[in-house]
Amino acid sequence: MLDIKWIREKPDLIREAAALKRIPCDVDRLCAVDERRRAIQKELDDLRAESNELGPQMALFSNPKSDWYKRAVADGRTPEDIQALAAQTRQKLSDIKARIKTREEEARAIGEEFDQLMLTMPQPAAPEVPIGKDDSENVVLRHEGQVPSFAFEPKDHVALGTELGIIDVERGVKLAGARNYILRGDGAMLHYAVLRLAQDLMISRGFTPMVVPVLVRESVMYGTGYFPIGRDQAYLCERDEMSLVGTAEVPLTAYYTDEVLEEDQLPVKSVALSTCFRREAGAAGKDTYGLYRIHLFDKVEQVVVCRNDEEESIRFHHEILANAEAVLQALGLPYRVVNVCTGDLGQGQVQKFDIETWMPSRNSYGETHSASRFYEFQARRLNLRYRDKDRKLRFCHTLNNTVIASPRILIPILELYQNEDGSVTIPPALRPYMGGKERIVARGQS
RNA sequence: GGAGAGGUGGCUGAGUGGCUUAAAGCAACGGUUUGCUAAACCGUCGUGCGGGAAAUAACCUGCACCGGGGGUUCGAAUCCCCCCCUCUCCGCCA
Repeated sequence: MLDIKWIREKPDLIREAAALKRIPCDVDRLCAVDERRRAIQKELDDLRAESNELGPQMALFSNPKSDWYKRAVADGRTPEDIQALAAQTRQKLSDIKARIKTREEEARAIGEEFDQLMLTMPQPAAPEVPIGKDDSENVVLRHEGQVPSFAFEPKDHVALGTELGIIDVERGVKLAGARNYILRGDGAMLHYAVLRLAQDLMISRGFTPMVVPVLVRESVMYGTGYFPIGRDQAYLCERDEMSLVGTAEVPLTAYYTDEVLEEDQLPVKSVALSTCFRREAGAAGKDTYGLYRIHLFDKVEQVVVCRNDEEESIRFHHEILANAEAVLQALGLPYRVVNVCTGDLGQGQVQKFDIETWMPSRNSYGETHSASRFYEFQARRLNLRYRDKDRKLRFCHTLNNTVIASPRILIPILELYQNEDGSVTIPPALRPYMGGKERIVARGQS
């Protein structure tokens, strides 16, 4: 959500942002509606002011003990006079009431349209974001790690996992349809291992571990900016008017909704492991093979809520990016960091760095992490504020990044650590989480 | 799921139709006094949206807000209806 006052002053900025982000929104309509809304509000306020002035007089007219009544009688008015005056005022108030009623109906209609329009306004991207139409125009900032070459013909993760008996796509689909899977034995263990490694690293870096709801009210989805644009990506539990989250970012960021924090409580750094549910609507036919694009996965997510200060936000943005990189470095995976272009940014994102990890079966880098900063965008929607040093209320800034998402991260792990005999070497950093095991071999072998 | 109790400012807590512009206390902030701390005293003390004052801070002013939404009334924190949430007990249950 943006500040309407700001939009009013600089509608061109929003128009430009919408064009660059390729997000449809009608700034002109919003401005027109805003003007009308304020005019109606002014009329309503004036009518109510009049009503508030006349109303209390009624109490005096009907109370012979009031000072006003006594004075009126002393001035020679009869009770009949006063009664007539009361009737006249009552009539006047009734008229005002009727006018208020029609104005209120207008105000409600225009207010709803205003709210809907406001929810679609995009946050302008930072100047350092490259301009581009889609992910093909993202800019690679740097490469880390060495992309290996194999002395043998490498297998993809599905072939490897199936032969090792640790990935079972077929039965996953049998139970739950396309884009589902089952991890088994060391596959499940590997999945848990990466999640635990990620959590431990974040906790050691001062993030508070949280266990949070993954089924939330729709207002929370609106507040974090996933609704209304993107609502078709969510699984809804309509009977209960709840939505399954696609990331723990949602409950972590919304944690302090409608609250006022003290400045010295900031920054709030939290981390949560959660299951993530995504419908992948509109992705039909895309990445249909393997564990890359699936309906359900587990993810460790980091969230920072900080002061309303762009420099501070940028500093934390780099910090959460570095946290994710530390995990990939611990796992020994080659990756690159990408500056996501305007056309690939979400509605509320100011800037986004994706980390793409090398995946041999794709013969390219595939997105495994996504670090975003929002400035006030989410905090405004969530009404998440703090009191600054001058005792003034300000909206917080929010940021988030993946720490690790599995099983997608198992793709590079399995494929990069595979051996010629079809076994997979377990990255040293994960061995403590797998009972010290060093290799995954097919069942039946030792 | 059943029964009951309750939701008032940062907190505690009065207030059952019109001198309530929501009392009072605590906390907080500013000040005075004081070897220091504490205490005492004085003052300030909500949020949002408008309007005005040279200004989109802290001055003036209008409106709204007593869990949310409707309704009755000239007038609702107060009366009626629906919903949400919290607590207690019962039932079911990982």
